[in-house]
Amino acid sequence: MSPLVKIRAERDQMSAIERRIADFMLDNAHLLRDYSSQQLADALQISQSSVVKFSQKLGFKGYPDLKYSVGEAVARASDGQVKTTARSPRAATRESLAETLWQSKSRAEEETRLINDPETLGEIAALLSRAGKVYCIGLGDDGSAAQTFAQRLALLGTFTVHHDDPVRMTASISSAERGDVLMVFSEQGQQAALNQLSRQFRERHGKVISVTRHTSNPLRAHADATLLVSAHDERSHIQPLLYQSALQHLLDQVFVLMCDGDRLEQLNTNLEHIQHLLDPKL
Amino acid sequence: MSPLVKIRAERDQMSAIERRIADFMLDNAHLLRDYSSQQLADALQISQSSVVKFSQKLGFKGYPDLKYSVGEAVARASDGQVKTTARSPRAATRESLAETLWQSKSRAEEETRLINDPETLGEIAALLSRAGKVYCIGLGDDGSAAQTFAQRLALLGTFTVHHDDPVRMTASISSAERGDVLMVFSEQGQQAALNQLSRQFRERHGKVISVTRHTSNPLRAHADATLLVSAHDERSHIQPLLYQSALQHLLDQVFVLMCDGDRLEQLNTNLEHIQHLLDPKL
DNA sequence: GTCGCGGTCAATAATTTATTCTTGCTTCGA
DNA sequence: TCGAAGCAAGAATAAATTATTGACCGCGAC
Repeated sequence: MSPLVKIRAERDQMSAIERRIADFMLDNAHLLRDYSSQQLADALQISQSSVVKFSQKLGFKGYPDLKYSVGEAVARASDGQVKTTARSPRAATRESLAETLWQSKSRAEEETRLINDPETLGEIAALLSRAGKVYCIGLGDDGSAAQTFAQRLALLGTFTVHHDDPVRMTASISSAERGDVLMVFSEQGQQAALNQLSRQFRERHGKVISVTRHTSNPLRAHADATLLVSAHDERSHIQPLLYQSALQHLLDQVFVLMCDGDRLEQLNTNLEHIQHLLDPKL
Repeated sequence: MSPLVKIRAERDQMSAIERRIADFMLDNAHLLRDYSSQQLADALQISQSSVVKFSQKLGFKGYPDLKYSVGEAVARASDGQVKTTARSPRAATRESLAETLWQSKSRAEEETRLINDPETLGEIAALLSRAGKVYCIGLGDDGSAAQTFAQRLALLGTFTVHHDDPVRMTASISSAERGDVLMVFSEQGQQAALNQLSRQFRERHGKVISVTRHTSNPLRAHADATLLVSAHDERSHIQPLLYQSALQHLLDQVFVLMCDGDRLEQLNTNLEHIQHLLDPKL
């Protein structure tokens, strides 16, 4: 039970001095942190032993124990306040750049999470898991995400090819066969070259996974499975950051879904090998 | 600020004994109430003074002060838990993956934010802003982050060179001069090749910015400015995701700090040009 | 090597807390 | 009215906890 409630409850049947202590604690609960039993006694012009006895009477092991409890209670009580204050409009002014940026990102990530059915994510993870070869392509910023994801897949033991360049990818794709998967990263999904690539890939009986914005676009329309990203900000320099974060979070989810028994083991083996490569002793 | 977050953030650059204390507190935060500094020391088979020094190093007045803070944090945290758990007990199971992953990332990002002084970020942004040429290098996963960041800088009108390869970078660096900046991305900061590169760069009177984990490492030690990342998870397949997110968030902060008047205009011009390139009509 | 530095610990000083003991006051009943 | 019992409070003191000091060790730089 909260010590403050307890103090209030017992206040009535306390002696005069005890009541002084009780009142002080109720009034200054948030300041108690900086009071030792002696300082508190001095402040109230009473003896230190009275403070200790007061604590013990209330059922605490001693003064520090009571103090600790009050600290908890104050924290719990002010917790709600902090949250509501943070939401209030004027708080935005004080909040740092990092904080608002972070919130924008979080919003984008949450939106993205909402528009991708968890089951679809599971299916895509399964599709990738049993794929023969996986091809990843993306241009510009999409390319970085594609590359990183390709690398992750490779660590899991999936044979993966990554390209930034549709021309080179065309060549790679010529060896595609049934059971292979092409992941196409394209924010707008409007890239003619990528769409053509997808068509070719499907002709070779491969499955195409599109990763685009949550708009209707040709790439998405013709894909066998789709991952969708939502990220908005009126400031042109912020929006790409949000897109990247949301995309990354989405891909991370798929990646984690793929990390089961065997593949996880493979991953760890690979990480060990990499560790060796990077070892400063070399 | 929550002492637990702080402990987590600093954990990297702690000594072995300090880390034992940190881990114990993180694992048993809710039991700390019943531990005096001596008991805690006994439990960990270390000296009591180490516990006190640990508390003071973290910025608390002493052990009781730290303990009090942890009490508050635990109270706040368990209060929140009660609320969320009460709201949707079964939803936690369904969405757990995405949700917990997201929480882990958030924690890493917060830790990272804590260990980078905002002023330092501002200085780094200024340094990059007035740099003549900026060179970015990183290997493996660090490479992707380096590449993305380089691309962002280029959009802001800063002349930027990016490489994945120390050999190629060596060649590029030969044209470096006073006022140029080298950003070295290296999670562990132990890459001999990158350290050598930094040395060469400094010899040519350029400034070196390191981007590493919050450990003490040779790269960081010799840099003119440092960006630090904190990200931890015992699961080997999760940790890289956290590292990437935290790193990304940190870089995004620097990027946003750089987006002022002229540069922002340049960015928008560039984005328009890119839009043209990507236009489906072409 | 050895110099300095950072980290740890044992010893100890300082502070804080808990207990004891005394005093003074009140109450109650002879 | 006078103890005797009961209780609250404070002073003194004991106990505990915490903070500091100084010595020692291991390690990296020079």
